[in-house]
Amino acid sequence: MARPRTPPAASATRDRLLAAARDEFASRGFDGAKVDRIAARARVNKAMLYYHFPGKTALYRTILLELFSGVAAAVAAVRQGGGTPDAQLRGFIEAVADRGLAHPQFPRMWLREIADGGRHLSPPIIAPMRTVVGTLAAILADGCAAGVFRPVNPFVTQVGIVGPLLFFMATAPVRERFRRLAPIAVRRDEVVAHVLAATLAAVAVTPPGSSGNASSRRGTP
Amino acid sequence: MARPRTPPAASATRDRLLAAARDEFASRGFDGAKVDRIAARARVNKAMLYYHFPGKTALYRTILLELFSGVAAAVAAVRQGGGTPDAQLRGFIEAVADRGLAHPQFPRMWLREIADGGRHLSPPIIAPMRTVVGTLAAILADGCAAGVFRPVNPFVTQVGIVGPLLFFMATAPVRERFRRLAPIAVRRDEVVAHVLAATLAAVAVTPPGSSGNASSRRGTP
DNA sequence: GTCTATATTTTGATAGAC
DNA sequence: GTCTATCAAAATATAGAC
Repeated sequence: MARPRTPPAASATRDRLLAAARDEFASRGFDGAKVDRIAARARVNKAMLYYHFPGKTALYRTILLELFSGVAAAVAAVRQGGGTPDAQLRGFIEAVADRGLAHPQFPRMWLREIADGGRHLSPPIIAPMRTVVGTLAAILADGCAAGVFRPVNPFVTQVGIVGPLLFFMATAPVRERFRRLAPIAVRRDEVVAHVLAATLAAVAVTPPGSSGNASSRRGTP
Repeated sequence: MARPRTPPAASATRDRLLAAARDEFASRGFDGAKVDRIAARARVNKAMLYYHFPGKTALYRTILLELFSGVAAAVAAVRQGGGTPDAQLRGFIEAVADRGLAHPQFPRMWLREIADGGRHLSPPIIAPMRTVVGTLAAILADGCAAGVFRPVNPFVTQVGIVGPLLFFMATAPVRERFRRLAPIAVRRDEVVAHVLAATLAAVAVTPPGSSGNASSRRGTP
């Protein structure tokens, strides 16, 4: 057989390019990222980037796909693992948090995609994103059927979970930068616990106002 | 007196430039935004942009400042208005939500600044940002002193409030775009109620696990 | 205050030698 | 597979007429 004209799907150079691109895209965004800088970070020639990838957009999409596929797989594993609805909810939250901490570029890229209105999204990337919401919806439905959760809007719940987690993880660099102005140390467990407690309370069958705070249901409707 | 060589602080042209820049920066980000496009959106000549503003960066900072000053003023007014800690917490949440809904560019710009690690921030912009966290911290301290809130990390609480709100408001364009894939309608009040309930539960003196969900405290520590 | 025309730099992408 | 050299387009900014 003749030598393939297409670049190999796996190689050390390609891996370094991907790693460099992850950093560059996460910290600068799609437009702010420069191919020259990506190549420089990867310590490869710029022409090599175009040998391994069709272009800047394709490189970006490759990274987005691997990122979202990772979370989708993680939360799907949680659901597959079974357990009570409460436990699965905790597992969902921890899965998102741990993926973000293991890949620090991920939260920033997710935030950017939101702000960009999904301009760089492609069908293969949208699929795992739907898996994430779908998995959470399934967990919530389970809890609802079991009588421990009340019927809630899955998207609102997802916003309540993913929003704080992304915000927390993405601000890690900012917090580090302005440490003198706001010397507040925040631990991962603290945030996860807060999100879990907040979500469980908002989802519980018991009305949120009846747990000790008598003045919760008042004011502007 | 001689005619001033500096451009006027207020003019219709300048206002149109600011409005156009808000849209462009919010939907494209700093690097993605193009001065030509801003000028075109404002229906003014590009040279006028450089007459009214020193450059792209100064224009961006002007908008960031007005944006964050707005939220800072809104939440400060809530605190100044007084009321029970619960009511002030609700007021804080509603203030952030309403600022974001009144100025749809704001949530996306905030998300971008987070992802950018505050690269475009300047001291005058950081001040109102600190006011926001400071106000929330004061509200929480009040509640703590009154015995209705337990001691919590103000930053974690802020993350739990602002995270979902920004996520929800910033995804409005995305939800519109992919309406067919995820036909989930979400109302502002629903999200505010969720965030309020979740926050109150996480902050209440009563432990979050004792409100009907017996299995909240279990699993990986 | 407003516009045209243009200078200058940056950047995504490629041709072609090795 | 890797590199040098380079193109063509785009983008920030300004000069100078009106």
